[in-house]
Amino acid sequence: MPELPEVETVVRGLAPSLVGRRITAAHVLHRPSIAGTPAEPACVIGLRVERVFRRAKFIRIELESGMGMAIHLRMTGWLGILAAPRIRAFSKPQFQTPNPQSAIRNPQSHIRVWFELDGGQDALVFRDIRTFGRVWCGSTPALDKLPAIAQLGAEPLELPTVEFARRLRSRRGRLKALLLNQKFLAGIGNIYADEALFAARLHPLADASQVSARAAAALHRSIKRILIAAIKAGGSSISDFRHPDGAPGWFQRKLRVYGREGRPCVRCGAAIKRIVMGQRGTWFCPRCQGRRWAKRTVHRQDAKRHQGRQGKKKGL
DNA sequence: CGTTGAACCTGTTTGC
DNA sequence: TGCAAACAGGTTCAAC
Repeated sequence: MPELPEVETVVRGLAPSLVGRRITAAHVLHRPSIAGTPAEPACVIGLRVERVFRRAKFIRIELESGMGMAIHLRMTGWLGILAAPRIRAFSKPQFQTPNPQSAIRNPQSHIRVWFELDGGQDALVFRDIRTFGRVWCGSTPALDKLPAIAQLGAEPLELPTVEFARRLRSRRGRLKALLLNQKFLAGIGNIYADEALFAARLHPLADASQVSARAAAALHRSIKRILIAAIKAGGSSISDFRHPDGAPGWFQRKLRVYGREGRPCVRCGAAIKRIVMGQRGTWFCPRCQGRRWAKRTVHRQDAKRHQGRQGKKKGL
């Protein structure tokens, strides 16, 4: 669910009410949600929160004594502060059974991990319907060494445009696949990849090595402009993304291609097309996002099929 | 390196 | 109406 702007929104919403608070207890209601954690969540008990920040799509919480947490929301994760009595009530087994009617409206359901805060009146709560999300606890160096964090690429809002263009053009493969690759660039997901490519008028299947330096620079500027605008709007709430206080984001109203299959392109009026790329829905305008690149892709696929046939013959 | 498909899950929407 | 398939903001792994 959340990409860079949504995670940034969560961090900004959470930081003011979390920094300075002390964690007094840790509760794991669903063990898979802490799979791969360097240390048991109990290791953060008694420690005060010093800093909350974002790295790519990870929420990082730094505590005293060099300890901390990393949280990834994946598709349906939610992180926020809730009143403790309600959490205790809803943490009972009967409330953990998914309830189709209230799953999204009822923020108390699907609680996987939660941390009591000093004063006993409220708690930091990790809720996650699909259970893809994760909470890691441990020392800051141990968290930094988690492969998914250690291997992250540059932050799109910090990387110089010239450097982005250089890196992009040194790669082979489809533009959209590269934008989604967290080792190449960290924080972009399915929505903003499509939106940035649309803004830069580049085809999602275009080969990165074939893009001009000028077009690559334009793509980076589109990425930055869209991410900044989305952060300002509090992220996109397509179905279940919510701020820590429960409020929705508003950027979904500004999306220009994502999810608009069959509807007219806001630039040229052609019908927006949907294809599936790497198991992800991909939307683009077949007219103004480079017909050239579509042709090139067709040629490449033909060549591949041809090679495959030849390979088979050789094999026999 | 790069691509593909399956897997990890629960819930909602779509289509026959 | 009912039920099955498709789809959903993400990542990881194996295989080619």
